[in-house]
Amino acid sequence: MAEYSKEEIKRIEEKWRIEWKNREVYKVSNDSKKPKFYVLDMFPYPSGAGLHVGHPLGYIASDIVARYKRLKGFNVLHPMGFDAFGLPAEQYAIEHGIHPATSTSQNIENFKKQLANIGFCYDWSRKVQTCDPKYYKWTQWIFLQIFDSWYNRKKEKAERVAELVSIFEKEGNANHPVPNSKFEIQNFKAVEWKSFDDKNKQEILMQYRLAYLAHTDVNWCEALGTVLANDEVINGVSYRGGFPVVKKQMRQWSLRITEYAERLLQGLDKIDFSDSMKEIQRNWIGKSVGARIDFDLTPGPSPEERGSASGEIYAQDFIFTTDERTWKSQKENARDNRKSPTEAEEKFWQSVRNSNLGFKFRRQHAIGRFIVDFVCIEKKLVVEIDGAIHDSQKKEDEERTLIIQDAGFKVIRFSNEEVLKNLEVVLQEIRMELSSPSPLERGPEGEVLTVFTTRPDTIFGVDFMVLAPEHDLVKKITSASQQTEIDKYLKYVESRSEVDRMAEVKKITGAFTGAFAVNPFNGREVPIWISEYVLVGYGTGAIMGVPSGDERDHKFAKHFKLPITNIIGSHYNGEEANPTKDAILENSDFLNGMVMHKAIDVVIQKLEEKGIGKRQVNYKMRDAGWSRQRYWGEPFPVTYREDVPYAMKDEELPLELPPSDNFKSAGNGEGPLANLTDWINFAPNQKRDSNTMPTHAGAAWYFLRYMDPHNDTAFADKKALDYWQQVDVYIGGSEHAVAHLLYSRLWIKILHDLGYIKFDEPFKKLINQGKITGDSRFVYRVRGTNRFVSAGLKGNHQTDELHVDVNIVNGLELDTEAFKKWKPDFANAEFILEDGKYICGSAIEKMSKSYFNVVNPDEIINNYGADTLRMYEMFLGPLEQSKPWNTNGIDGVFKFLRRFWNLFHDSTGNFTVSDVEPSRDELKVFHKTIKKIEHDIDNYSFNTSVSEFMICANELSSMKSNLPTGQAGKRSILEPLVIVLAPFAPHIAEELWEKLGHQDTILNASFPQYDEQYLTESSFNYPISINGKVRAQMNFALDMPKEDIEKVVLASDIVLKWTEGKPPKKVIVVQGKIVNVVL
RNA sequence: GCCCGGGUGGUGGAAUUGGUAGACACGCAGGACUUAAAAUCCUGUGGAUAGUAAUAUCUGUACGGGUUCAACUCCCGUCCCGGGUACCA
Repeated sequence: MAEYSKEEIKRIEEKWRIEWKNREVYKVSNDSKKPKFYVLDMFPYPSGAGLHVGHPLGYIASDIVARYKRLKGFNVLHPMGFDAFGLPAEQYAIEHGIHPATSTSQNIENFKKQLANIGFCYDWSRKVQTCDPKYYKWTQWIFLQIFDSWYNRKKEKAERVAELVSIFEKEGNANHPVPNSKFEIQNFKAVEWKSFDDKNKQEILMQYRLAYLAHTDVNWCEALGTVLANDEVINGVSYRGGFPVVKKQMRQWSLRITEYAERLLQGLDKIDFSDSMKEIQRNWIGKSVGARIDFDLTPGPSPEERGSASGEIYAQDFIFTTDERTWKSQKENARDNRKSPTEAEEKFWQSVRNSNLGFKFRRQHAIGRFIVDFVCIEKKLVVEIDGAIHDSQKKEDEERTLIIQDAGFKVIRFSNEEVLKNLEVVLQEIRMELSSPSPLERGPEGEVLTVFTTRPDTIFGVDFMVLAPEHDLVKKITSASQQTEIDKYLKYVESRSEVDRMAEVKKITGAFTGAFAVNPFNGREVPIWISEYVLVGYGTGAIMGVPSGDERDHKFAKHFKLPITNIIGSHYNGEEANPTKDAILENSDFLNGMVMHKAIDVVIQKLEEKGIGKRQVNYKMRDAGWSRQRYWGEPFPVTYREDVPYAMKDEELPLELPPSDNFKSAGNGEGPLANLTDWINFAPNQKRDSNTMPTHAGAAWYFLRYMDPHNDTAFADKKALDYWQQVDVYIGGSEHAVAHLLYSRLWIKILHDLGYIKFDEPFKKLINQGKITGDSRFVYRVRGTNRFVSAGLKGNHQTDELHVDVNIVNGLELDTEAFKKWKPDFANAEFILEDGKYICGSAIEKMSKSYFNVVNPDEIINNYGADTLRMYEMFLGPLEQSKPWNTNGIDGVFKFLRRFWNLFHDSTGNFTVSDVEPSRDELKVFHKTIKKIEHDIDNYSFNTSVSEFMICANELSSMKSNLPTGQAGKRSILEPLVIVLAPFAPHIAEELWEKLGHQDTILNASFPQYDEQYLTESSFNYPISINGKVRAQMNFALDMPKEDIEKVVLASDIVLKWTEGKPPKKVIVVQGKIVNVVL
């Protein structure tokens, strides 16, 4: 007797779990003629708490997709594994003395058991586990490939370091500048490269490597004893534990993800992620387009102190004039001179024109009030070729040279003779000069202050400059009289922790350096300040202050009573900055009358012409810190000799994590591995790294390993990689938006560039399942007593709110007896009831042990079975939406499954189906259901497919009950319907499938095809609306012409009633949709 | 503050993207079966007004406007909730 009862469900589900395992039905082959489909879940961190009902939500969805695709004829890869390295296991080890390896494998076993209960179709033979040496051998190996790569900006892809070395040997680094502008050796030639010793070479190469070791500002968390990545720090405290985090300089590994910023950004257009997910990544990458602008500095005292006269002269002599007339006349002079070059000048010009030396030269070009013979603006190099030299001329030239040099140019002179006789020597000298760093590349040092701005159009609204307090220039430019002021401020800044800063973000502080910068367009001198609100790490660490257009600049100007230049007329009200780009510019010299957003390009062009600035793209994203001072992670596969890290050989991998039971950090910023001195100093003059990689490392590529998990000669076989390719659907939480998803995209791009894989995005489509939140319950204890007052009456007492276990509350009503037994403290609790009941308070919170609102899926399975759990979780609402867990509707889903079951059984519970042909109505329900389910799965709308199943079962069972007693459901529709249901409720489907007489598992069946002919109707029940309001229904043939419908409708009683005999204004007939009569 | 989502009965949520708002389910109410309860089945169920009733009319998708024959859906403004981000120049 097979009723769909609790006992029967248990029997069925257990039976099939065993059968499926024994028959290895989930085993996936890499060798198949079928098209592939890869469905992936974000693999879990196996925590000690086990699964709660929130975890399986995404797994159920992906399981449905996987089973559906398999029935649709795909070879489906649907694996599961564990992100098993990481902090919690290590913290647990410190607190409880249990080795992370032990607790991790216990937790994994527990997870596997819980997952098996839900009936997922994972191929467990492909399980990966990031802490397994056989796995992390390849994590280390990939890390070494990254270490052995650099980013060729010209080709926009990663290449091998060996290639870089051969480039250096041929041409130095002129075409491939050092990514880090702070590094002491910026430019070198081939000969110089060859002359460097190995240590020196390694140091230079380190500046290029995509995985590199450097002293960087890191987020140091003392309480956790480790460095954290930017995304692990929230509001100045650690993501885990909420401990304070400070900036600290440490030598650690980083990944040069910034080189990939643009590709990571562009790649988002090729992949199907949700808008919000793409937005989060875009914000994180933080691209902004603008310009770098160089400002000259006045060296000494302020213009007032120098006297106005000298100030004017200064401006006239040293800076580029923007006076239109001067420019014009200068340019005309220059043009004339170009027409009549000397022989030497012409010969020289032929050698340098068209960027023959790698840089663009101009001839007879105006600089300030002088015209120079030749200039390379990019490199700020002036070349003068002199004729016969008279003494008077010589003196004049010297003066002229001085002035041009002060404008930031280097001047070299050659005689006519030198050019004519020894051109090669001359060119060689110029090549030397060109290869030395230009002022722009050198950064804000010496006489130039470089800022980054997205709004170069506001250049005439600049009223001051602000440097980050840590900016290199601060030391150099602070005037004697302002020194104490600046020192005081620097001290204040240093005293502020990250948390302080975060807490008072909008506080205005700052100090004046005593120095002034010169606006290159109008010669105006503006004071240079330092302030916390300018960050040293972004842009150039310096900004131009435009108070009329920028809120922070405005507050700063108001606070320090600096003048405010209005360049946007009535758009600025004197009280608040207006960041508009649509205003017409005023007080802006040659930009006057121009719309701001158009002026941006005009200014940039001018900046580039004058060689004092250029278009610049900036990214907020920083390189990713990759060292953790932890034990439970992948050791870095390098050995240090004389402090230089060298990659270990492939055959030496994996570098296994040494056994240890000491997980406390060794102090001094060193992780627990530093305690193992024998392991660290494993050979004379050779050392290992005491850090381990972050958990992101193992997670960055795990989906590749599933393709070929037991390979020990490669991270995965090329054939397997080419067959499975990208993940077709990836389902997981949105909390991994920045870290995991960005790092995996990076690793895949690098592996792609190096030729290991054909695709350069890991995940074709990403779905973020919503969080299932907990629905907490509270009791209210009267303060100082053991009496508990019901929620409605708590206003009468002083109470404390306590979380109570949701499992002893029915709806809102507390089971008071269970409560007394729950904790010894409450054994003799008394209750103040309302209407004889104790009503609890409630709140939606995250599901957490400490809130006692955790619902374990095992419990639901125990009561209703896995099929009900699966369908109910889907029925709860749209997959991507967050929702609180409650079991309010679970009976409805359970009833559906029983009704479905009953379609195959008679009233006494005997299995019986009939071979009679189904009726047209039955066929219609059947085909409609297939069509809808297919459509819904394709759109990941599982809640509506559950509804559709319910409708189907309701309709079929009412049709069945209308049959003469004893007649059974029709095999020809019920059998394929079982297949349609199988992805959602695999256990019941498999059982019915077997009862229908099949030997093979339903997994190998094929999904039925719906037939449109059973769905097309010959007629349609038209809603007849009058003035847009539906008043009646009328049935017409679908092919009935509009005119005929209109006639019948207008003649109908209902319409006549409303029209009162008057002719309607308009009649709209939409075939197959609606009729609307307008009066 | 800025940038994304979202706001539909007592509840979870449907609505083929401009064409009958509230599918499906929970809950609730009434009924059948039962000594009784549970379970099961049937009926009703957005709100208001009128009617014994079938029914009719009005109203209704956060709020205020607009476009349209027709708006939950499109446009403008306001309020609220959720997520991301925060001196990023």
